[in-house]
Amino acid sequence: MKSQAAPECQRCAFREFSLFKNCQHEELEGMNENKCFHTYKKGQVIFHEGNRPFGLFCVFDGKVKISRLNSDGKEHIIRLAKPGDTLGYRSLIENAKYTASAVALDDTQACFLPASDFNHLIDSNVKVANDLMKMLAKALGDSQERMIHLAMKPVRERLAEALLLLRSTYQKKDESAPFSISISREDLAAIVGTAKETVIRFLSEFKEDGIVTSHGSTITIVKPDRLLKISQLYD
Amino acid sequence: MKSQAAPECQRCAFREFSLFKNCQHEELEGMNENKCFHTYKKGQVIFHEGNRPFGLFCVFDGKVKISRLNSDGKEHIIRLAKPGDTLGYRSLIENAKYTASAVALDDTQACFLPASDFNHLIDSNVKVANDLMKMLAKALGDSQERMIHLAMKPVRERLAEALLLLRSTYQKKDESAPFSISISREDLAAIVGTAKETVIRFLSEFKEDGIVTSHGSTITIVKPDRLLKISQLYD
DNA sequence: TTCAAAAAATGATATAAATCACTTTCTAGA
DNA sequence: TCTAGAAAGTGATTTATATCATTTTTTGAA
Repeated sequence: MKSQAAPECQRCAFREFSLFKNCQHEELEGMNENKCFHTYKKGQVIFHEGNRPFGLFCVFDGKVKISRLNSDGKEHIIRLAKPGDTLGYRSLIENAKYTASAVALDDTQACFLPASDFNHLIDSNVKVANDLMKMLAKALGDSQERMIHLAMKPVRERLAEALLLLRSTYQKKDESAPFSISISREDLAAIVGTAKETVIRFLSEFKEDGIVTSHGSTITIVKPDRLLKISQLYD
Repeated sequence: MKSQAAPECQRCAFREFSLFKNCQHEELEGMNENKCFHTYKKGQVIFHEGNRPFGLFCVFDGKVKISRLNSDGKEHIIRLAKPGDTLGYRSLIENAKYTASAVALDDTQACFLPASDFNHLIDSNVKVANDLMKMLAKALGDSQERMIHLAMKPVRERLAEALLLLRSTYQKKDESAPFSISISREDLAAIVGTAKETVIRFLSEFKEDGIVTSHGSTITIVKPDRLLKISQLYD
């Protein structure tokens, strides 16, 4: 983790899609005062399960996984974060320790806003508080959706879904080229909730069917519509 | 569904444990004006997946399951509700259709507060809005916890956990007698995320070990501490 | 109290996916 | 560009759990 001059919130390209979209200009200026900016190398831990949160992270660049480990060392990825996404807000609201860890999937940069500023912001700006409420509601819906799929869908369908999730999360806007992402089979398995060998096997099947291609750990989605059909087989 | 005179919120025994614990006396009086009171027979649908929410339900008596069905008719229970619990708040906040159905597990009574009153309440009372935020955060944490367990724990452990969940949800306070509940093996399977035959088999194992007893569909938890150990085998 | 339908229980079998053991292919640093 | 370690890929085997078929028990209404 490295610290350096932070980009200004007012000029941040992701602000209008973030929790801070309804902040006043003065509020943003205040935040700039106290926030700090960190960079993380691929694989570095941003925060760790069991630790106390001291503030809110906001991803500026890169990809982040939020995941939990069990005692066997098996990992499950709860969600993925992209630039503009906030990390750790649930623990801050509950005023409780992190129940999951955040790890950079790529070289990542993130701003850090102290808890006191975060709390002050949501106490003083009703719009932001409302947006946060909506964010929580959305996250809850997403989580329940994933729970249901984990309980009811076979691995092949969940893998198709995971690939589409990666695409919808990380595909750059107005990018017409097929979506590519570099992700280890192990991380993919931890999203799907299965073993990496199983991911590899179904991925090979998708490759045979011309739905995806891969070179090393880079996967390219050639036919997303086919993945959508596969993911919805039993909906 | 049957309507009759509603109990007054001011005097409701569950209010202090509910979303309305921080309501002003006048607010409660206003709510009494517009709310209505419904009774549901065991098995009756309170609201249905796909429908639009018109207000908030607050359970007054009975047990409710919130669940989703897939196209095969397989059911998964997302959560359980008890007296004092609110139903449908997530859909109201997101202003979206119900993504799950609520069904009475016992004869149930519930109050219904129109959406406009609910929205007005959270817009006008910051404390209630904050409590709602905390409720969402807690629900999100619970949901993620269940997701993780579904992905990582075998059925036997999840069954032990489900039995403890039933106990912690529905055991009356200051009740020292062993906890008993009447629940179909099918519903239990839908909580655990498995087949009913599998539930029956592990339940028989628990019975052989003297951890639970059962008569028909009534299950009694004799040794909750043993269930706790079983549920935590791989934590 | 009886009886039929529903639910629980049990056994046999099938199947999806995990695990283990190994080979091949990448990839990043010297 | 070479090379060692990591990751991808493959095959064989095991295991947990689902499914199917059937019997037994419970339940609630006549």
